[in-house]
Amino acid sequence: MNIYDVSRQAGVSIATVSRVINNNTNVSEKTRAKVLSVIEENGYTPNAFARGLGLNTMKTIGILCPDCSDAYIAQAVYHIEQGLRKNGYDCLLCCTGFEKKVKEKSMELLISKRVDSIVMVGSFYTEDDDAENEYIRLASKDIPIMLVNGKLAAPNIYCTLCDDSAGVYDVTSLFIESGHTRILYIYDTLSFSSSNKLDGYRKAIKDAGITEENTLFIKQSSGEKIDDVVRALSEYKDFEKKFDGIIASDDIIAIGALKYAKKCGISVPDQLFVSGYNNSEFGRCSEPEVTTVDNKLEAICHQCVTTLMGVFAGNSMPKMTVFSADVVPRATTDFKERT
Amino acid sequence: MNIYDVSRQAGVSIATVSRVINNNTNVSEKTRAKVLSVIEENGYTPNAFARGLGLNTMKTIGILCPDCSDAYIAQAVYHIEQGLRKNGYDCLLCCTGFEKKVKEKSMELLISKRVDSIVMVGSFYTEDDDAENEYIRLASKDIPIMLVNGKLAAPNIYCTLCDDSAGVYDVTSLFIESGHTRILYIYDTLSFSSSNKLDGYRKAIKDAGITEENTLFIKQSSGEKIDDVVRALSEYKDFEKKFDGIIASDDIIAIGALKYAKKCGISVPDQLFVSGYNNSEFGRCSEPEVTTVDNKLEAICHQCVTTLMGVFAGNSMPKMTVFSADVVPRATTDFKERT
DNA sequence: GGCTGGATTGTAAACACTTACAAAATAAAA
DNA sequence: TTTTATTTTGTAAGTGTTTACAATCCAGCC
Repeated sequence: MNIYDVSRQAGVSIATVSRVINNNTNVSEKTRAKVLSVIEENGYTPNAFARGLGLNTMKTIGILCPDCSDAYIAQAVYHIEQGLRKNGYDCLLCCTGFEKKVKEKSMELLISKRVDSIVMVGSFYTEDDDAENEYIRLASKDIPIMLVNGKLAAPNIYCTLCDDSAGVYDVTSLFIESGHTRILYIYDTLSFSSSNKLDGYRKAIKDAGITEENTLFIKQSSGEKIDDVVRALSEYKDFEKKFDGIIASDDIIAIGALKYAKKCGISVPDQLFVSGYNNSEFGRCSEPEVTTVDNKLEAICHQCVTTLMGVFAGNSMPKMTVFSADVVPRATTDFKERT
Repeated sequence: MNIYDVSRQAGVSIATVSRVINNNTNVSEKTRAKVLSVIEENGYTPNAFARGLGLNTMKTIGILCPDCSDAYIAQAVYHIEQGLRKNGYDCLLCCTGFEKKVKEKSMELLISKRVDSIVMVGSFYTEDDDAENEYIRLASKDIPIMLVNGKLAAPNIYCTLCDDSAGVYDVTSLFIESGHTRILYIYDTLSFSSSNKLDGYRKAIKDAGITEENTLFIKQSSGEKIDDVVRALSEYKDFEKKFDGIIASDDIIAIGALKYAKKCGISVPDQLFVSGYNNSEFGRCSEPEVTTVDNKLEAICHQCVTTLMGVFAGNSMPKMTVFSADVVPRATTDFKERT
């Protein structure tokens, strides 16, 4: 059943049917009713491909992310999907992992499917290496590219993010102000804006006049991140003498640190402060519950959608919108009140 | 740039260009190379809409789920997306919540976008009410419908699921065999196959000759599920006298129960056994770690994709594939060895 | 009734592909 | 060399919309 069948049955031309479908006003009430009833009776649905051909858009946005099973990314995807749907757009989801080739291929694929924009969730590109990002710039020639929690300056790229550097800086400073100065920063690849966070930690350490920085990179090996963290930490000799604080780049890593502390009989927060990042549900599962940083994910996603809709409407939109992160103190730390 | 431009530049007909694009074998190597180089030079991408029109497919599958930010659903979506992508299909993601109208609308929308199939993740339809499911049956007239963890018998509907009823039955039986007989079953709407699980609990209780069943339904109010559970439990007077076991329909609920026990000074597992469901990362965050049930999510998703590809290939495929659940004993229970 | 202008409707040309079928070129066989 | 078979290429007809432009209708006015 196509538009011709409908037009025949309704005794009108296909143009009229098209107008009815698209809620065009220039149709008499009588005709509209007649056409609508024929459509209803036959359960006719306009062919989206043909429509896409004619309009050169199918109102679809591509979402590119490394791994939508990651709790934090899943949240982001959800908020973006909901926001876009409210505006009449659908989402083509693409999980790419971290391999550059896959990322590039997926990007091409989305563009060949003629999405109206691509939202990249998570700054899963090498932020410093401009050559590495060439494929994103290339894509932005065709359509606007939205970066959720990513930063990249280019003509048709819009960034919405949280100042994670300041977030980590703040929580690190709170550690230091409370007298904890032997702080280990633990991070991995998947965590958002890894390098920004690391910078925040380093800056806080430096500003406090501490000379030694301690960082630990977790590479995923077992598929069980918590175990990976415990394993990595157990390679330190005299851990409790060496450190009195752990700052993790996400909540799960903090949980791993907590497990390790428990195993060693190190008391948290008495002997060791621990903090996570993301304000995720994971941080609420442990005992004590994990001090974390709220990075305004929902607000970011909301803003990202708003910006995109503005771009579509032809408005001039901000190239970069930055939210600030809030420390959420919980039981794995015992911060001194600031004076 | 379209296929005509390419054909002109390459000095061949559009049919030949089309053949090259589609890897059709009936093209001489010389011609193929020529066309390919023109395509490469100009960065030509075939228009997916026109292609869709001609082929009546765009190799896109709709994924319908209540909420992809839910950790468990996110995992399912991930595995399905990866599986489909391997087979050359893309995913249109639709989070509908639980409102029937939204579900129906989303279904229509996906069908109007001419997806080749719809994968429904989570049995988020009223399993018992056939009228309620009419819209799924209707959709299955157009395209095959895949149910991940859902059961619905109809001509073009394929189900892949885990026997969650048996899973809950097994864990409940283990509680009983270990001498815990005053068991509270806690569940909510979002948990998969709620009613099946409930049946499993009831059957185990009954089979053990216990007359009293205790169930607690958590309705989401605060957005913080853990708090909701703690709140709901705190309404019991003399909780520790009343119950010596809690079986939760997912791991997060079990975490909530654990929090409540801690608050009341009830020792787990000495005074109270607790178990969750899903074998999710949440269960590993708490101390003690939560006994759970592995419901083979990855295997289910993998099988679902395999079945769908079989259907597309025109093979005769099983209408229902059932996996069995495994109890994963951890520190919130101390099961007696079975003899 | 004839005329005018606005509302309504129809015609036909895009849009960019795929593919059946016809035609041409080439290779193999006689 | 001619004939036949096979490979390669081209033509043209679909695929189902949208929309600019043309045509028609009709109420209101003279």
